[in-house]
Amino acid sequence: MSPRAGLDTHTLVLAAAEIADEQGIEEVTLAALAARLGVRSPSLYNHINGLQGLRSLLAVHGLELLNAAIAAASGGLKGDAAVYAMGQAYVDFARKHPGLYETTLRAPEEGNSELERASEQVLTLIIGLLSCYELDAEGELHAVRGLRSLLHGFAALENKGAFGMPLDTNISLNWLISTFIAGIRSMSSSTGTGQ
Amino acid sequence: MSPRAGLDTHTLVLAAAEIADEQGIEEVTLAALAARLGVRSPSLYNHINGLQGLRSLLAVHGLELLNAAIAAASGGLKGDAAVYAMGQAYVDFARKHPGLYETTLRAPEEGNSELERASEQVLTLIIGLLSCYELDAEGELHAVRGLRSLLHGFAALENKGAFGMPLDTNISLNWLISTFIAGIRSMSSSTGTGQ
DNA sequence: TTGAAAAACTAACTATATTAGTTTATATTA
DNA sequence: TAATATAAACTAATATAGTTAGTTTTTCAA
Repeated sequence: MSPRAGLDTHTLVLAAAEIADEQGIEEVTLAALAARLGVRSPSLYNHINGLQGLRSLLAVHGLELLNAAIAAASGGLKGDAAVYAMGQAYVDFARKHPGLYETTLRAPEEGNSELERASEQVLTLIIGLLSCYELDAEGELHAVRGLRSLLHGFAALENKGAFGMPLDTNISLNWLISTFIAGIRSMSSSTGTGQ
Repeated sequence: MSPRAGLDTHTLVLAAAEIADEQGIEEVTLAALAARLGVRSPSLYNHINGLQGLRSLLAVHGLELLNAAIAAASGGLKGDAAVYAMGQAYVDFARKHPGLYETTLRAPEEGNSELERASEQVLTLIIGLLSCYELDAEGELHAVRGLRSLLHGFAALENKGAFGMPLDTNISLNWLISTFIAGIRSMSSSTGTGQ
């Protein structure tokens, strides 16, 4: 009946991520997680710090997977091609992991160093991709905020089903990224070296 | 003790919106709402269809306020100026009503005609603002999706505190909108008539 | 004035998170 | 190997939320 289920924190996080992606973030409860793992819910407290703790771990896990996905997609590429690949990978990640992606932006970041580190990892990667457009420091900050906004907004709206069906959303995403890049080029006096 | 509290659906929605904005969307519970209104929670069922029903009503109410805000801000303006004003008003609304704004994208839209109508209202307004750029039908759809993505992403990230402090976010928002407009101009072969 | 409808209530049930305290399996150490 | 300590599971119990059923009470209309 209870000969040690052999759980650990990582197993819990993986199982919770599955629930989040399969059934939605609302269904990630300790009761559901315990049931899936064949254990009583108080037992989970041996590995996580309650539901809030689990959510924090989910956010970090999601950010790490997201970072890995966009790093793999854009690695080796430069200029516009790298930005397109990153953007596509970002949105694809949100499509494949709708629940996990959502957790990424749900947790408050008060003094959670793991979460901050994982967040910064993604941020740093995006900054790197924008360096080829030779923006000044301020322009670079605007551009990072802008690119993140655009990708997150697109991913979130698509996941909520806020876009109708008719037209392929991949085309819309590429259109949006091109428009953004074209905007950067036409706004900055710099000639840019992208591509 | 209980001589008719004189509640109605609208009162409930307003009170729930206040909780959402003051304490966050997680704190919008029937228990908290009932306590604020000086009533027992089962009494709320005389006016709303449970928590899910309340959330739907909140979403509609949020969309209507949002629509009113962006309509007021962009009314009478044309071209780029109208787009800037609408974008600013959109993000300002999310700043003033963080909880209520969040509810607008939380409810599932399955056959809720009120919600669909309110959503469409916002959509129609945005489409109208983009007409001056003389895009073809497909381009217009991409542009609407793009502008919504960018505004929602910006509002959501800012509300989550995902942007650091250093640089004023209003400047970033204007930068993003200009970049988007410049991108549309430079991408389309059309000359555009915006401003 | 009487009766119907609506709005509040109490009571009860389910589900969840969480804490406290207990048992038991595993690992460490004498 | 045997004893013991640690960690992982458990049961039991509490608090809070949502919800339903059924009851009382107010209000409005006939």
